[in-house]
Amino acid sequence: MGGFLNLRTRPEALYGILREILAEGERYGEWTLGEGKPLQVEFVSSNPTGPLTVGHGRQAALGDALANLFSALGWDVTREYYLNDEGRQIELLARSLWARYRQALGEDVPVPEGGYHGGYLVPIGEELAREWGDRFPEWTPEAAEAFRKAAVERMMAMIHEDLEAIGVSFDVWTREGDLHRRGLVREVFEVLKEKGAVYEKDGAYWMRSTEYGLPRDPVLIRSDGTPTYLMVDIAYHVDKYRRGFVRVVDVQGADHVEEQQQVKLALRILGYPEDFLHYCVHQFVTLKGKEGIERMSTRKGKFLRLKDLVDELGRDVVRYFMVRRRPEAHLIFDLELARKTSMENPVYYVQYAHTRIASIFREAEKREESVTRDALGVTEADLSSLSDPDEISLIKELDRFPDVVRRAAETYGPHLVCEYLEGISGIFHSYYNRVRILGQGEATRARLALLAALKTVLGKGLSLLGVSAPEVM
RNA sequence: GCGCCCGUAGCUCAGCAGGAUAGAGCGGCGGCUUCCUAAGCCGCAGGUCGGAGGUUCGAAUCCUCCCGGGCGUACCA
Repeated sequence: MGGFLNLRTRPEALYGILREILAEGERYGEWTLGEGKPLQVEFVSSNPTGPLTVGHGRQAALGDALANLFSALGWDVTREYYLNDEGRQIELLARSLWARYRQALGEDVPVPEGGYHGGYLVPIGEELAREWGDRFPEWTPEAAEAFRKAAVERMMAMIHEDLEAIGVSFDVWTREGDLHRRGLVREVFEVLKEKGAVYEKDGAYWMRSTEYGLPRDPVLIRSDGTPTYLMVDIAYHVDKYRRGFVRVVDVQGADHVEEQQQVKLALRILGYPEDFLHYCVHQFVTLKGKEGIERMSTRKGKFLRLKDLVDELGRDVVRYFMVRRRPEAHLIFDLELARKTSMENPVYYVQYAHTRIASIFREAEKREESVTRDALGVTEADLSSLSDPDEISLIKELDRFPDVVRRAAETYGPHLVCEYLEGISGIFHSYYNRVRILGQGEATRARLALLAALKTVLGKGLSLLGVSAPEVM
């Protein structure tokens, strides 16, 4: 509604905006909306069954950017990784590693059906063969325990390498085993049962989800008495609530949608606030390379390791590419393009804008022009010479920045920041080619003031995405 | 079958808290360098916004249905 207004923004108002931005400096774009309340972003949470893949890279980049954005909104953000180091998949991993170990000892033991076929277990198997010799000739409970421990340890080391490569770190690591030990899983199950949300069938306990409109009833406790992943996940979220988080954002892949609906329903039945748990669901990453488009699978060993991609393309490129698309849209990562024409990457386009401005300031100092980077000198400049259409657009765009930050956080869409940064970079590059900054007397002072603000916003925007803002390229 | 997501230029995608001639990058073609970094700029070509209805003064944007694609639909995690 409300027809459109064609208000001409008065120049004085624009100059006021610019002065405000310069005064706020690095803090420009930040809010106090979160009031310092605790918010958790849980992401990656990959099981320790292999190194992180390019797919996890999207989650790492996305989750970290969201965490940065919510910090900027004024929340007290905790980055958390949920570690599932128990259960059948880990059992399979241990068994697969044992097979590699036997193979290293010259025995023809195949990796089990549905096991982990990736080559990354081979060198570890060889290492264990050297270390342990023929100590585990058979798959016994002792062997299972030893190989489970060794496998998880090595996988975690690899995952840490991958995270370090992309530059993401976590504040809290929660292990599934901890939840069991504290009796939380059992306790939460009992409450669900008391609420009448559970029934028994075929020796297992099921949740009455269809009564609440969901497509099917899931098992919470198996007939052998062990809780399912879903049951543990529900308990985990109760735990998050008890730890005091006001809001939790889980970054997860599209294959978890049903799980998410079930967890949300369980929390609703348990009486937790509706707006406590949020999911940022993202679609998968497809690698488009010379071999065509490949579907990744850790189990089948068909994947590109995140660290390898980062080593090849650089952290900034990978991070930027991973958050540039809307999370809910499928991401096609064009390897060939990223490799051979990396100079034309949008991330360089934005970084180059930042670098160019840095360069202008270096040149200004060298020439000892009337203006230095001294903040006071800049803000006291007479801005009335800023009347070029690009100068006006830039100020108007800079004015939008805090809203972009807010919207990007609240809609879980860091790509909005990319779009914004590419937009202001474009205006700047065009402006730079047409208008001289230095050697223009009073106009130079005003233009440098504008560029100082632009540089701050470019730097801030990039840092929210976890991308560096270089002074020199 | 059911649930969620996607379908906009040759390719990859923005835009979708309804509003004026639908944008960017890549790819194609043609230009720009006495001077602040050419990792840049300017111009040209290229689109029935998957299709059909509906709501509205106004729809790429909201609603319904259909078509096409992805994911899920486990006593795996």
